[in-house]
Amino acid sequence: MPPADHSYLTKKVISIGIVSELTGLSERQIRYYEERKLIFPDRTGKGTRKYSFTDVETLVHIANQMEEGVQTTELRRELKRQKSQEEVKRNMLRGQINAQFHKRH
Amino acid sequence: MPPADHSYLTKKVISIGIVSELTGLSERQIRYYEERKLIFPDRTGKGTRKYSFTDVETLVHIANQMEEGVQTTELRRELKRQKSQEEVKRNMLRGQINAQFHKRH
DNA sequence: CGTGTAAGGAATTCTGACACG
DNA sequence: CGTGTAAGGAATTCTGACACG
Repeated sequence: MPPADHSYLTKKVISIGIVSELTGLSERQIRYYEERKLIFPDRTGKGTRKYSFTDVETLVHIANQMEEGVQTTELRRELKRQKSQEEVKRNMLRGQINAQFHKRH
Repeated sequence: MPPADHSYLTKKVISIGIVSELTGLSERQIRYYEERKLIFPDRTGKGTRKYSFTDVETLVHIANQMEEGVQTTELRRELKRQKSQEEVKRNMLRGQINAQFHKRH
């Protein structure tokens, strides 16, 4: 089920130049973090990258970690851990909903 | 006192092409509504227009009104009425704050 | 009045590569 | 590994104007 995305936070509408201003990162850096799979912009029909405010926040976090000397590979692992954790939560929630359902039917 | 603007809703970061997609309006129309003082984008250093999500919502509202046959001059008046109303509210609030202050000092 | 369009120029973004370390 | 930069091209945006109605 893809996200419905009515949120101003996750809607991808910001071009890379603005993101650069917002984060203080160079466009080169922003593109590199995408290459390292830390950030996932959308693309317009002709290939221009578009970012959300959430992406901007993620980039600020990445920038802080990089200053701490953390490598992109480490950040990538961190991200994967987070994702699998979210999956665990979703599955637990689904289990509870199913239980409720069967109790009544 | 200028707005502090920590809001994702009012931060002007969206370029006109994206706004056009989001609203279904042509860039020509969007620029024209600015000329008629219905919308107030920021500009980047080199003059590119930047809009907020709130601007996008305003444009959708304008588009609906235009379909109803309302003229831009009428929408402009409506906007001015709203602004003066907000001013009234601000002044009332200030009055109450002042009253509270003098009661105690 | 509201909007389309062609015009010419300026600014933006993209990719792949070379460089340094 | 992470980032700067020059290169060439494509897409974006800007303004002022002419057109239609």
